[in-house]
Amino acid sequence: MGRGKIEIKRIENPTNRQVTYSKRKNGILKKAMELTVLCEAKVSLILFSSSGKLSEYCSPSTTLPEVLSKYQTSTGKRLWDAKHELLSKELERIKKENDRMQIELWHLKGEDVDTLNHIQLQTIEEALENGLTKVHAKEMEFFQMLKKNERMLEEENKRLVYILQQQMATEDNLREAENGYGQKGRDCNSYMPFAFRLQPVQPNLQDNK
Amino acid sequence: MGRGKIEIKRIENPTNRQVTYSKRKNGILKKAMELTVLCEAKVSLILFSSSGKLSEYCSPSTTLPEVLSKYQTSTGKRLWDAKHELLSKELERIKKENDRMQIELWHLKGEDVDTLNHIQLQTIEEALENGLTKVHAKEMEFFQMLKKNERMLEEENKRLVYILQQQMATEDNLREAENGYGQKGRDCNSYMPFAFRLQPVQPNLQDNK
DNA sequence: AACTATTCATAACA
DNA sequence: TTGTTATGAATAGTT
Repeated sequence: MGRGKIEIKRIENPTNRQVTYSKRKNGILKKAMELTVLCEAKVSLILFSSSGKLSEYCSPSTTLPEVLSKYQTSTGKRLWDAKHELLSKELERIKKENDRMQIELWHLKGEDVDTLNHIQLQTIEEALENGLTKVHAKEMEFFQMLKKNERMLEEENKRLVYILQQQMATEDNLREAENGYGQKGRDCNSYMPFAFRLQPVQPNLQDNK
Repeated sequence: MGRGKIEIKRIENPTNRQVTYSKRKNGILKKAMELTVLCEAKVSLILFSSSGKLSEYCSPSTTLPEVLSKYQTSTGKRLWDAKHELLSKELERIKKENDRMQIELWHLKGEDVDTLNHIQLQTIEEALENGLTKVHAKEMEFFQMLKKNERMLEEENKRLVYILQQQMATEDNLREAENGYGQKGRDCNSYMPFAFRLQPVQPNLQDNK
């Protein structure tokens, strides 16, 4: 179809080849479109020129992913499933792990225990008692820490009160020496609130809410 | 190109449409092949007839996955990554769920409790005690079932012993009547092992290992 | 599925 | 590239 018949083999002249590609590309794209319209076909056509330039046609009634999906189901061939399958397997594995843990959690919470036999029940009981022991130990630790903190605060208080008393005594002595008159025996309790305002230095107890 | 010009619009006559599809399908496949050979192009052509039948052509110098891969890099479009991404998201979600449960399990087992504050510890303690209560209740159920079973067996035993004694008495009486001589007062304990060999009918206790 | 009158696509050329 | 055109190919209607 042209000024002369041509053999279907690689066109050696690059310019000529490029021209022929351009023309025939338009031709095949048009044919694809016509087939789509005339026959209600779904067509996906992807072209790469020898220089790597992309051209494509896809029937407007569909999309490339849809065509590929149908292609896979029709042929049974795998297109992109290598990665996909890996992910699927991983998902499956983790779902099973999830179910296992969910059941274990239920059992530890005493739910859904009707399906268990007495040996399984005992295992769970042991786990619970073990957990309880450890939690109690931790709580005891907390308790002792609080006690220790309290003792430290009490001692700090005593020390502060002592320092205050010393300071007040010195002050009184000074005033007495200056003007021979002072408020001797002033109540040191007026200073106490300040002493109590000191915060316990234990951020862990408040912050980790 | 035919006996008359046709408008490029859907062919209403289904038979005609099918025939045209068949003819033009061959045409476009040939064109695809020629383009490949003449111009060193890479071509992927996928066709679905209106009845869903698949035809395809792919340049022998490449494969469909390769073409699709090049297509993706050329266009930046996602082909199968939509599904891929969905799977990834799902995987992510379930992994998080997994981690959450893993930590909860650890805590219930009294492991990794150092990071917890006293409020969290108390929550776990309550859960453990609650679980223990429920497990104990279930164990009590088991225990009572065993007791009940034991009682039933004992009663069955008594009944069997009674029946045995009755039978032996009858036998003795018969022999006495037959030959005026018999082993009166024979020890019925020689029959006991047989009575005890009866199995308790409680499959649940043994089977659910 | 084959035929064939036509239209269409395009190879060579500009 | 794009346009022109002579020619071979594709195919619509028909058998």
